[in-house]
Amino acid sequence: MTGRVLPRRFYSRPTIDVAKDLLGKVLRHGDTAAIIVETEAYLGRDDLASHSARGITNRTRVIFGPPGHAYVYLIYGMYECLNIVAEPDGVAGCVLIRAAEPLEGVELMHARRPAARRRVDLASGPGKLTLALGITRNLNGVDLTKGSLTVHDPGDPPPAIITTPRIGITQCTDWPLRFHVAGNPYVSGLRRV
DNA sequence: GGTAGGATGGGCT
DNA sequence: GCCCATCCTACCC
Repeated sequence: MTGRVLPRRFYSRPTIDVAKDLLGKVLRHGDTAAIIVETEAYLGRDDLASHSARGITNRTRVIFGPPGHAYVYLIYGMYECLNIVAEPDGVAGCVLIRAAEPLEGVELMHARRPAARRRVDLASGPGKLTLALGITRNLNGVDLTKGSLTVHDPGDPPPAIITTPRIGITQCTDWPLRFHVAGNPYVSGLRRV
C-alpha cells in the first residue's frame, strides 16, 4: 500500500493544520487511490459557511464526533462531498476534500466518470472526486483509520501550499481556508488549454 | 474561447 | 418553500 495509515492523532488537531497536512496524502477506497491536492477547512461556531455553524443536528452530528471519521453529504440533490472530521471529540471541525490526482484504478475512474475526457478532470472537484473513487453517503460516519476508506502517508516531503478563500460559498467568502498544492494541474477550476 | 441555466433532493425555517 | 461546500451541456462568440 501507499505508506502507513494516518493515525487518529493526526486528525485530533486544529482543522486548519489538518487541512494543510492532508495535501500530498493518499486517499484510498476499494481499488482506487488518489493523491489529495486541494482541501478546504470548515470550522465550528463562527464559521457561518460550515454546516456545523447551527449546532448539532441529525446531519451534522458526525462533525462534532471523534476525529478521523468521514462526513459525506448530498449537495444540489445530485453530488456527494467527502469531508474528514478534525479536532478532538466534541469539537466541530472538518476538511472538505476538493481535488485529487488519480493514482490507482484510473480505468475504473474513467468508467465511473465518462464525462471526464482527460485524466486531470477525473477528480478535479469535490463532486467529481467522490464519483471517481465511488464514495457515497453510505460511508458517512465511517472510521478512516480502518476499513475500506483510508488515508495513507506516502512519506514524501511536504508540498508547497497556496492559500486562497474558499470556493462556492456565500458566507465568510474572504476567509483564507482553501489550500492546494502549488502548481498542481489536478486542482479544481483550472482553465484547460 | 466563454458563460448561463438546468438537473435534482435533502435540510432547515 | 427556499437554499445549497456542484457539474455538465448548449449555445454564443
